[in-house]
Amino acid sequence: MVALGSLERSTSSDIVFDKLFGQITRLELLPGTKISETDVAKTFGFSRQPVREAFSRLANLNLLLVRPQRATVVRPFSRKLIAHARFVRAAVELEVVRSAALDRDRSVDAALKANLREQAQAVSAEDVSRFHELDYDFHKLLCASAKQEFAFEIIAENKAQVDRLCMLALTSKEAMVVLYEDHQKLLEALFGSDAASADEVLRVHLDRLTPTIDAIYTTHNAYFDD
Amino acid sequence: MVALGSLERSTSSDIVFDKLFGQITRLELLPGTKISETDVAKTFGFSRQPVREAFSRLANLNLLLVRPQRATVVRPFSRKLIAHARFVRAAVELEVVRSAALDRDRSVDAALKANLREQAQAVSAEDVSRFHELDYDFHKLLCASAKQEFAFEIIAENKAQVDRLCMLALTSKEAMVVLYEDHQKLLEALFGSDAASADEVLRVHLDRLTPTIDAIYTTHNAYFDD
DNA sequence: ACACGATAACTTGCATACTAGTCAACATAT
DNA sequence: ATATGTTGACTAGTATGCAAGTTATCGTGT
Repeated sequence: MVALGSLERSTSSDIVFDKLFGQITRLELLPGTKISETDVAKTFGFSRQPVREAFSRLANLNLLLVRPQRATVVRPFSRKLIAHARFVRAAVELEVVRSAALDRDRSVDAALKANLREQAQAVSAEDVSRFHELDYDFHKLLCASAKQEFAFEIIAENKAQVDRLCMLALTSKEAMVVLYEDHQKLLEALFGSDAASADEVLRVHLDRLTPTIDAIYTTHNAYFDD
Repeated sequence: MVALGSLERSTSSDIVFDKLFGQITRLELLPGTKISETDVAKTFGFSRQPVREAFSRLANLNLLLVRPQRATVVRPFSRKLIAHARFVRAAVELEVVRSAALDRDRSVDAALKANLREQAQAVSAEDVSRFHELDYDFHKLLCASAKQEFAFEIIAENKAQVDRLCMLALTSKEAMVVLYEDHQKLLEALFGSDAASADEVLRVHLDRLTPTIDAIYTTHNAYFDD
């Protein structure tokens, strides 16, 4: 699960972007942390210009907040922005699964099934990080199945906003089981060409984050804007 | 219908962005047109840096294509990119209208009705540009009705890609009538809290562009990449 | 006349320097 | 001691110059 795009040609700006993107989404850089173009440029050994461009891109993803003549900070969580990101992510992925249910690329079926089996193993082994990896791939495979691979870029962009928040939540085995079962039901609906059912299952699946987010809002209120 | 965002604080970069965005989407700059940072900087009287930033933002919207060490061109149309943009736009707006059908902000009802009435007048008067304005506002009001104003930003981003292409198509009175009737049906579904019907009407509505786009692909093939 | 090679004129990416604006600390006055 | 004004250390936005690479033009040789 590497940064968005994983560009082929690597400019200085790309290097800075990838590094910071990772640090922010993995929460190694906490929300509210001040971060200056000059400092980052020094640590990378680049000039300010490529760093600036990377900042600009990260700001577009709502991961940085550039305040002219003041400072740039790792963007604090915002319930509003999180809601927006979840809305878009859900909208796109719902259309993906509906589309896949109606006309999917069957050559992806095997990969989906294999992924699901591995999920079961990860759940048994209580291997949370492996489960997260598989979850990431699973949703990516859904896009492939719908023949809309590009859609995962949109999903990933919006996931990033939520993922870094969920780094603060522990994933219990029970939670993993629930998510796994959702995935299972989703595949059943997909393979059964049942768009309505796939829609409903995915809605429930994506809504499961709500209580987690609410909980983090109270336990880590200092990281929030609103 | 001003450029995306209509930022409050106007930097040099913003000025360049807004200007170029308008020229590209209005097709005053044709797909494939070469455009260099230096030239643009000269005409605006700015340095290359703010222009460069504007280019970067336009490239993110797939309106420019920056080819390092070669040149930057107004991005040619691409059926693939157009399909992607339409997919995302449809996904988001479908979720918007479903959401509005289930729980809308009734204080927007009046504006929607008023807009629809004005559309009828524009159709009668065969005032195409006025109709396009109203159409833009109508879809924006839909987002407001769903209490998801932000969603229109996503829609507008993806519309831009398609809109500039549709500048090449004439809108006949008959076509306007059809679009108007779609809008009418959509509002009926919305006010009747009929999400399924709203979904279906919007799907048909957004699909009406397909033959237009196909036609332009043949008549203006030189502007296309693929 | 035509093919081919060198060169000059472009392009964007990066580095450095300067400007305008904000904020915090400190000194001064009450 | 507290309030206030000034100064200095920061910030991002902008300007300019250089480096690396591509393209097109022009000249040369056949």
